[in-house]
Amino acid sequence: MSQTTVSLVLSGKAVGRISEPTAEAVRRAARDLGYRPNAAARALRSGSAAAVGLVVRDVTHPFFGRTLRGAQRAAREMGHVVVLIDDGAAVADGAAEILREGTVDGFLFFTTDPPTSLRAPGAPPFVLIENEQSRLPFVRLDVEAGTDAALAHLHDLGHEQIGYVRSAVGGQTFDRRHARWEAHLRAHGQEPAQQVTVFSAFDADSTIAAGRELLTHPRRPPAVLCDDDVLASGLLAAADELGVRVPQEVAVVGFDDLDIARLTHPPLTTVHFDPEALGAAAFELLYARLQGKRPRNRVLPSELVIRGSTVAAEPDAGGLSLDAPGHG
Amino acid sequence: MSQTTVSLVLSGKAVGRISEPTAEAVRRAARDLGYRPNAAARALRSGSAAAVGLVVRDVTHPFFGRTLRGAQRAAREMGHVVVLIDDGAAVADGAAEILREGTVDGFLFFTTDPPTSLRAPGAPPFVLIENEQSRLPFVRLDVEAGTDAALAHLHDLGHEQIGYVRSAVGGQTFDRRHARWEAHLRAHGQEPAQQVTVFSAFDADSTIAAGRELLTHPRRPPAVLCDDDVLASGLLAAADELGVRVPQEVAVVGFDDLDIARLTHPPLTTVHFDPEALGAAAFELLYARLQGKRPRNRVLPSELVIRGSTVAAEPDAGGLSLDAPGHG
DNA sequence: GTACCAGCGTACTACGTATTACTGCGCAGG
DNA sequence: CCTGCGCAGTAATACGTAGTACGCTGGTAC
Repeated sequence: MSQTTVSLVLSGKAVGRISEPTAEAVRRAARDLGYRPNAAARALRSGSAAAVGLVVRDVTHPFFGRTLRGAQRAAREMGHVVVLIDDGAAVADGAAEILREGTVDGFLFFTTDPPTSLRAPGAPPFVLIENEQSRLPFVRLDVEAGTDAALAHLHDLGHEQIGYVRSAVGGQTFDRRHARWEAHLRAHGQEPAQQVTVFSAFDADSTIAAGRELLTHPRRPPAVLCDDDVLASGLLAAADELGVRVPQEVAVVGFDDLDIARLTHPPLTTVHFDPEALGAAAFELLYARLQGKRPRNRVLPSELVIRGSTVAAEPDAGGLSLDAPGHG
Repeated sequence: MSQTTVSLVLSGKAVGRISEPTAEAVRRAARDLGYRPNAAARALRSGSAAAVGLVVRDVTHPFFGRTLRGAQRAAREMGHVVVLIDDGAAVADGAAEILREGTVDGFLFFTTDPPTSLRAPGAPPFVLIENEQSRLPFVRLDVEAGTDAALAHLHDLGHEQIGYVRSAVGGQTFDRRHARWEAHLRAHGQEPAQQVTVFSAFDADSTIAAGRELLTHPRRPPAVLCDDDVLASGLLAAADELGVRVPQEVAVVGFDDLDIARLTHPPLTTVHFDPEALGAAAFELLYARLQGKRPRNRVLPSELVIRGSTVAAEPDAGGLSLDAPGHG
């Protein structure tokens, strides 16, 4: 039983080359001995590491974490492994180096700025997450539809002025959301520049400070769009502290439908996305490209979930039965 | 300039073997050409993949995410890479296989049950996080001191009965915490079995349901210890829904000092830990073991942070200035 | 009876690195 | 003038796999 025979059998290329009894013997021996082909040797010989890098701005944020999980599970199914790279500054260099070393076969970029070096000809395969670029492969959420649904909901409630807690961190997600907000206001005869807008990072201090700033503004709006649920939570915490009643005095909408959206006071109306699916789709796209295919980009759907931060609970409802899927 | 010469120079083993002019020429050429040694070949030859696996129960939980980040940064400093494995069921098999394939050199286990197969003789190097086992290397938090500080705080406030929202997921962290809670009660003439205790998973539905259960209990306790901030948030959300005032009617303490602890209503008194340091320490321990050393296990400190969920804010304080480091 | 072919395996090589053993050379000591 | 030794560098090898090309055997066609 030569080494070649073993390789052929175990890689499933034995058809018509190796007789079934021999193949079976090989398989049994491999099982009994607990044999696993060596990853390094395989990578060296085949030129593929069976690994992809995921570059993410901040693993700490639940949305990123869930995306990571989705990507990791999809990768595992295809026998691939996910290498995490979480580091604001050094991302560009780090990623490029790791790739040149052949540690990974390609990248998933969930950051605002993928290294421009990767756009050079002969660049390695990669997929952008929530970052649509002309002629580059990407996977993204249908932020536009989700934002429109949220704005329509606020409009239905009679709110004309709509304030905005924006992410201080840049990103296409936020830009696209902002564009829909502007469009909505203009379509209803409002001037976007007239609306109260504040910026915030994602840590607790920043979100609360931004919330205070917005709520104490002389032209405090009756409704506020927040770039995500974390920012919305900060706004709610600030409202609580300042004694501003939600939703009676201010209606609040977040995005992402994180767990935290159910835990706030009141529970948060938000736009639901599926980060696990986003991560999985991103891996699948990259995997297809590694196979030399040209898969189509993907846009994943959204759904508005209405809770207590926009619609007051019945005074004596005594329950938390506000959850209802909206139109999405 | 032979291949050997290049290898010697770039790996820093050129002293006394290669003349300085030659070495310098090699270094410059490497830089100009952007040469990076191939990871697979290096791994194959040296037997080390310069990669470690991190097995984590749930990347979605912020504490895990931050630990992951800490480990990843420490690994990067030593030129290592972190492979993420997040998968409840398949962890044991998956991890063992990946290791036998040589994809990683060792593991960091942040789970309740590391595969028992790894305890066999000839087992690969690994480090347990928050899971102390006799004769196995580990890194953990000083949960005991943190819990004692929290309990002392509640005692100082005059609370004798102390309810408990426990994690439905097992884990040594929670067991050790529970033991201190029992000890504290007994030391003050209370019977642990008499206390109201509920269990909860970490998703929003579970935490809120558990909170409701505890708060509607006929012998509702005046103070509650929660196994972490996420569970405490659910309790606060339930209190809010049921109109139970915190801290006047129920005082609440959480653990971990996650961002969410600043965002709840009221802000959460909690025990602060440093998950990034935990992750970094875990990697450092593993790295030392990979070098053949026998590093000492590490126990990282805790600190009680007192906020509004145990001590009411001044009625007209008008600010959020309650934060204060406690003893711990 | 020879030529050919299919069926089944196996020797050999390359992948890029780290390491070991070796070579060539100049110089000092005897 | 020969021996020996230290310096500078190189040839050769092994790591474990995937793939290619080859070899052997037995049967069939002419």
